[in-house]
Amino acid sequence: MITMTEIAKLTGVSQPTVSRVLNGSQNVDPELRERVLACAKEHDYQLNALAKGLQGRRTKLLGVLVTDISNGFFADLAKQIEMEARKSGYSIILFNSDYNPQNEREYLDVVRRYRVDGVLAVPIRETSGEWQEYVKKLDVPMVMVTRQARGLDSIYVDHVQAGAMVAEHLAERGFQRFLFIGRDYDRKYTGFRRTLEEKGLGGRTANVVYQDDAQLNQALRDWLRSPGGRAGIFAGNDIYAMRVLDALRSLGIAVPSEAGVIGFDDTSMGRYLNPRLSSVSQPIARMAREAVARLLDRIGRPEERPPLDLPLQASLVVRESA
Amino acid sequence: MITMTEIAKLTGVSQPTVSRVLNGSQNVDPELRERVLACAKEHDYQLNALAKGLQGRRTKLLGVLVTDISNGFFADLAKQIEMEARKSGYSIILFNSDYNPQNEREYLDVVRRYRVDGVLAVPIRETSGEWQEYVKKLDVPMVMVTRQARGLDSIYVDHVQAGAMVAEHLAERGFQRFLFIGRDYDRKYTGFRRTLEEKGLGGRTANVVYQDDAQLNQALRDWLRSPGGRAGIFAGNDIYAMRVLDALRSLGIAVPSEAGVIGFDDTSMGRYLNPRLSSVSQPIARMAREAVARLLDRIGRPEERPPLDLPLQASLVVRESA
DNA sequence: TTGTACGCGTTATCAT
DNA sequence: ATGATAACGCGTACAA
Repeated sequence: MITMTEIAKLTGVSQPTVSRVLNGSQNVDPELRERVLACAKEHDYQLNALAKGLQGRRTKLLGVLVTDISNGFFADLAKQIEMEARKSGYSIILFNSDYNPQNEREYLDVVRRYRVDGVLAVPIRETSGEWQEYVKKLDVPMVMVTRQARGLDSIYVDHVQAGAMVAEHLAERGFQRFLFIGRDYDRKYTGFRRTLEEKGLGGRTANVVYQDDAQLNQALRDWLRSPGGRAGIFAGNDIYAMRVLDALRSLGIAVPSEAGVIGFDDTSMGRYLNPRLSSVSQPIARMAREAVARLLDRIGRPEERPPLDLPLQASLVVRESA
Repeated sequence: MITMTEIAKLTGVSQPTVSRVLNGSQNVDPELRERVLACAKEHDYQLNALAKGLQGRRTKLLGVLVTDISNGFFADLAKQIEMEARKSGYSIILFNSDYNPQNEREYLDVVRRYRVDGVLAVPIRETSGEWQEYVKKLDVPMVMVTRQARGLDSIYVDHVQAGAMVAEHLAERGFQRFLFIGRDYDRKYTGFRRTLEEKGLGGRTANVVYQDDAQLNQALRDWLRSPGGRAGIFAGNDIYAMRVLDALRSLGIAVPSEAGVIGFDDTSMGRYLNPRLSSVSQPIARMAREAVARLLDRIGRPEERPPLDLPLQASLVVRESA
C-alpha cells in the first residue's frame, strides 16, 4: 500500500507537503495539490491509521465488549453502537466475553494494546468492587451500557424497577405464585422479589437458574407440580422466555390461563411467537446513542468529572403471554 | 500507559533488552529479566500494538464484514469467527454493511487503513463482476463466507442445492403449490424453482419479496386465496419464516395441514417456535473454522494460489412446520 | 508556500 | 549478553 513518502517521491515534493494536501490544508500551491491528489487517487492511497494512531492522539477505535453477541439483544445493541460510532468516524473492535470473566479480563488487555480511544462495555458482574477497581486502573475511558456500576459512567435501564414493574403486572393479572428464571443476584430479581414481598407474596416466589433445556424442563415441572394456583413466570431474557414457553407447551400447560410468561429485552422475535411474548422493552437505540455520546465526550475532554448515572425507563410490552 | 523505553529507564537497561525480556528471548541475564518483568508487572505494561503493527508485518487484526449483525445467523457467525480468530491471537474489527453497497465500500477502505491482516466478508452482491474486480485490487487477503464469488476464496453452503432440497421435501410431503419469500435472484430460489419445474410444477410456483409485515400479509392472503391446494412456503431466512408463520396464524391457516413453512439458517429460536420451524441448517461453526483457517493460511503464505471454492452441505432439519 | 528534522513505540540489525 | 542505531508512516515545529 502506497505511503505519503512514496507519493512525495513520485510527485517530487516533500512528504509533509503530501500530508498537507491530503489533510486539506489551504496553504498549498494548487498545482502541487493537483499532482499529489492525482497520484494518491491513482494508487488508491489509504492513510496508515496505525502510524497516525502511534504518533497522534487518537486511534479512532472503540472497543465494544458484550457478554454474548449471539443474543439478539446484544447483537442489536452492537449494531446501534456501530452505526452511532461511525457517524463520528469511529470503528469498532468487538469482543465477546461469553460470560467468562477470564475472557473479559483478557479483552480489556487487548483493547488497551490497540490503544482504543474508549470502551463500551456490558460487564459480567458490574456490581463487584473488583470490577470497578480494575476499570479505574485502566485509564481508558469506559462507559457501561445496559448495566449500572457505581462510580463509573453507566447508561442502563433500571433493572430493579423493571423487575418491580413485572411483579406489579403479574400480581394485578391475578397470578398467584411467581418464578424468576435467572440468577438470584440479578437486579431484576431483586426488584421482582422485593415488590412481591411487599404484597405479602414473598413466600410464593422463587428462582430457577437456567443451565440447559432438560434441566429447565425438570425444574419447571417440579415447581409447577406443587400446588399454588396460576404461575407468573418472569424470564431474565427473551431467550429464556422462549424456552419456558416451549417447556410449558410440552408440559401441556396453557398460556396465559394456567401460567403467564414475561420476557426481558423485547427481542424482535417476541411479537411473532405463539403466543406472542409479553416482554420488558429496553430503548436500545437511545442507550447506544447516549453511551457513544458520553464516551466521545470523555475522550474529547479527559478532565476528571463525576460519573454519569443515567437510568432509562424500561417499558412493559404486553402481548399474549401474560 | 508505560512503554518499553520507560521501563528501560526505570530498570537501568536499554530498551531493546526490555523488548527481549518481554518477548521471552533466552539470551538475557536472569537477574535483568527479573527486574524488567517486575517493573512491567508493577506498571501493568501493555504492548503498543500500533507500534508493533507499524514496524512489523502483522497487526493481528481481522476485518469482519457482514450484511446485518442483528440477524441471529450473522451474529452467530460473527461469534464463531471471533472465537476462532482468538485462538490465533487475532482480534476482530466488525463492520455492518446493512445491505448498503456504499457502506460496504467505505468499510473496505477503513479496514485497509487499519492494515488488517485479512478480511472475512459476507458481500452484498457477490456475483457482480464489479465486486470481484474491486476485491482483487485490494491486496488484502479476503475470504468470502456464506457466499460464493467466482475467482475468490469462498466458503459457503450451496444455496442452489439447498433450494432444490427444500423443493424435494415439500413436493414429497404432498404440497401442491409453492411460494418463495425473497428476491428472484436469490440462488435458493434458483434451485427451488428449477427442481419444481423438473417436476412439472413450475407453473405452480412463485415468489414474494418481503418489504414489511403488512405487505407480506397482504401478498400471502392474495396468494393463498387463489385455489390450488396445500401451500408449501420456503422463506429466504428464518426471520421471514417466523413472520410467515405469524401471518398464517392471523389468517387462520393451519400449519402444516393447510400450509407448510420451511425457513433458512436454522436459527436457534426455530426449535422453540410454535409450531417448531423446519429449516435449512448451515454449519456455522464449520464455516467459521474453515474460513478463518483459510484466511490465516493466506496471510501466512502470501504466494499466489488458486482460489478456494468450498461448498458445504446444508441439511434440512425437519420439525413441525412442514 | 515548502522543506528539514524529530518523535511516537516497536522490532531488527549490527556491533560490542 | 547487551546496547546503539535505523526503520516503519505519520503529524508537527521550525526554518527557509
